[in-house]
Amino acid sequence: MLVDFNLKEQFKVWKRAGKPIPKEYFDLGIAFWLLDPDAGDYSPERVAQQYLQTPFSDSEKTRTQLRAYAEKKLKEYKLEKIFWDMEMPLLEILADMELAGIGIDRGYLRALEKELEKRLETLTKAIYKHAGETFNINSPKQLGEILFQRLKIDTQGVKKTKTGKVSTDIDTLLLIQDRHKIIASLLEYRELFKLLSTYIRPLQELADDQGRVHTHYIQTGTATGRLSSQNPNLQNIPIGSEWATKLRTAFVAEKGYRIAAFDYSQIELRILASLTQDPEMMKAFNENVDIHALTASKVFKVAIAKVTPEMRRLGKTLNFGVVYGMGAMAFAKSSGVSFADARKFITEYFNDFKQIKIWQEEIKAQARTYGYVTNLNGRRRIILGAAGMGREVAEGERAAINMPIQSMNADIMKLAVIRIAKELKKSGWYQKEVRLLLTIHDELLFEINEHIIEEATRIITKAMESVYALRVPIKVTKKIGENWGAYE
DNA sequence: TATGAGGGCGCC
DNA sequence: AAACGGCGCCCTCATA
Repeated sequence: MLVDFNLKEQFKVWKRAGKPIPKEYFDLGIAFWLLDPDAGDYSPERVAQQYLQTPFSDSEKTRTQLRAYAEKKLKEYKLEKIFWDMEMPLLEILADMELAGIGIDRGYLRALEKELEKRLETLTKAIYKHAGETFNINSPKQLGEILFQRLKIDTQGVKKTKTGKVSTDIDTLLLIQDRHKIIASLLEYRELFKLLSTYIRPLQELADDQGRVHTHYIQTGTATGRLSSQNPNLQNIPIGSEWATKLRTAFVAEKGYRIAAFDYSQIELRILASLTQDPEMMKAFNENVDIHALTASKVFKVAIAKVTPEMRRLGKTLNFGVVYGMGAMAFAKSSGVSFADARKFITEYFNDFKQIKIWQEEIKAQARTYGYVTNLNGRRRIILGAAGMGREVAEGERAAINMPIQSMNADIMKLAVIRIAKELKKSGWYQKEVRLLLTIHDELLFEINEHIIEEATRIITKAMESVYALRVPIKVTKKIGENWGAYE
């Protein structure tokens, strides 16, 4: 059997050369990642040093030793199924996705770049004028001096960075927005500069000569089982703002194809409902009730029909906050209510969804007792600090609460990808008429030949919704368009 | 010239 | 004072 590190890169080379991929293979980095997904570094050097207590030598013998050790541990930790049925099949699919890449319209991006540069120049001049001098707007240090010393903007309520300087982050700028005219220009400058430097310019650089960009998925990149994406990271492309939509418009389907996005709807909350078996939350999903409105109606004690958009917004923040183990401070900050009110809402929330609180306590106890937590499929994460005291305990507890949810999400997505690839291979469409391009945690992005789009859509939706049985239904929404920015 | 910390910010 | 889980990447600036 083929045993090595970085098989995905190897497979890409072979696939490009038309060489077949072996039936069975064992990726060492992924195996050691499953054993301790927090370690961060799964290089042959680190792994050999830690597990064999010897520097890595690229030999059959070393690889066999590492495999023997990893297999023993995978078995001991009951991670074999995840390794063989999820991670190994996924590896080859990721290679296919990376090879496919996603098309970008380089001419359009270039035009967008020019437009942004022009606007940024105007903003820069306006900022200098307000400041009365030129300075490096991108330097938080210099910007802080301009705002709070030279312009003497009131620092009432402005937070400090960890090195004790006044912050100039977006929250601060919004807070002091009414205190000086310069702030409006700064806010716009920040958004545009980010877009230009992080996305618009690098994407053009990274496109191949066909105008396609090929991200690299890191299968060992997270502690929860998610994938990460780099060079470029296509999992954090802006969404929502006007400029973000313009940027997404640059991601285009090939002629005769469409971009199709499939989204798991509120998957993490469905997982939460399923794991906790909270009767109220399960009922909501089983009856297709708007979950954020339901939460609002409970904590505000009004009928669902009487829930205002503002109340629903708070309900949504609460629901997501629970998934992350949020405290009153964070809730107050992100929702805008007072600290006292935040505490009341959270108390009320756990009163309404009693099982959620119980479940959270169970998970925390697990982390304390064993030093790790697992999800339903056996994926594990070591939680340090949960047995100690102080800030680190709280951090460990939050990570512990989030892990079973986020990792289950990751598992469902991985299983869906594997199922979809299998289904598509039956018709011969796999990575031809139907190309899986991106996975973005709860979303899959495809490029699909318009002639078969309806049939393909049915196959994909069905696979995603049925690949894993939760105690509540899993729902998928789809969006189709000729690019990633505008849907039909 | 390279590196890494710090500040900041994009996404789910 | 006070960060809510998981990521990757940009620029600045001090240091090597």
